[in-house]
Amino acid sequence: MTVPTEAPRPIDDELWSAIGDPSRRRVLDLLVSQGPASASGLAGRVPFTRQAVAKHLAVLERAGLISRRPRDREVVYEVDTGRLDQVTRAMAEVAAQWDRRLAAIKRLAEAAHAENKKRSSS
Amino acid sequence: MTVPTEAPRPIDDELWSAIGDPSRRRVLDLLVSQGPASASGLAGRVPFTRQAVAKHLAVLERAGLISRRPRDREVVYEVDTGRLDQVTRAMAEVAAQWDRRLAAIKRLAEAAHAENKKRSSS
DNA sequence: AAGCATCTGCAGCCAATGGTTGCATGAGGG
DNA sequence: CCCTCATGCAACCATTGGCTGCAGATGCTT
Repeated sequence: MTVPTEAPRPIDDELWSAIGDPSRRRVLDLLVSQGPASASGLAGRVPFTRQAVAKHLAVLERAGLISRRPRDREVVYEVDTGRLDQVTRAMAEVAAQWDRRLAAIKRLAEAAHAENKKRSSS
Repeated sequence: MTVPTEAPRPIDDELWSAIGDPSRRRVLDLLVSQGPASASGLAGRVPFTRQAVAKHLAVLERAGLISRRPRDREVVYEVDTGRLDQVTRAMAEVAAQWDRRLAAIKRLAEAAHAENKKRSSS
């Protein structure tokens, strides 16, 4: 058997820019909080046109964050929960990494500061 | 006295797009991991020109993520650790929120599934 | 069956922006 | 005094996020 949970690969650029755009994040938020919906349905809850929504949905789909499914004459989009979960983990990982590096730099800075004080008082 | 740590305000669009762009994130990563540097210094470690780097630095500065400081004849940029820390918290918060909503949806889906099985077997 | 309503998809246009090159300027080091 | 080198500004191009408009498909109503 393979690993039970996908390895938290480093989030790639496509993913980042997918969730980096404010409008796209808004659309994604709607899908996450309100469940599956069509492009037109989403367009009604968002301050821009259906076509813009459709483009965003295409980007989100290419990034693997959502999937499309024909239903009646509509096309219903739905969040890929596994993929989004993977993204949230990756985001947390990036945040943690920045945190560690910042902490390391802060320690260095404080050490240098202390050293300067010692030298100037000698 | 006010709250000791800044309230983790929802991350605004300027911040998101600042860290959403791959090149900008790369520049920011360099500043975080290698410490303060000038535009030219950064340009040497990145696959695009100094002018592009300068534009990214301007965006990062407008977003409050870095600050500029003249040093010799260079201009040195440095990460604002407090601000970046704030961003990492906000990112974690967004991730957690998605997580919660996904969990809620998953529970609903499983409940519906169980309900269907019960109905079809009755 | 005819027609209407509505949802999708495609094409073309505009503005913002991430990238480039080129040039002018200013500050230190021979 | 000149040369180097880092900065900043401007012009230009490609991509992309927004729009409008139109054509095609499909379901509902008369």
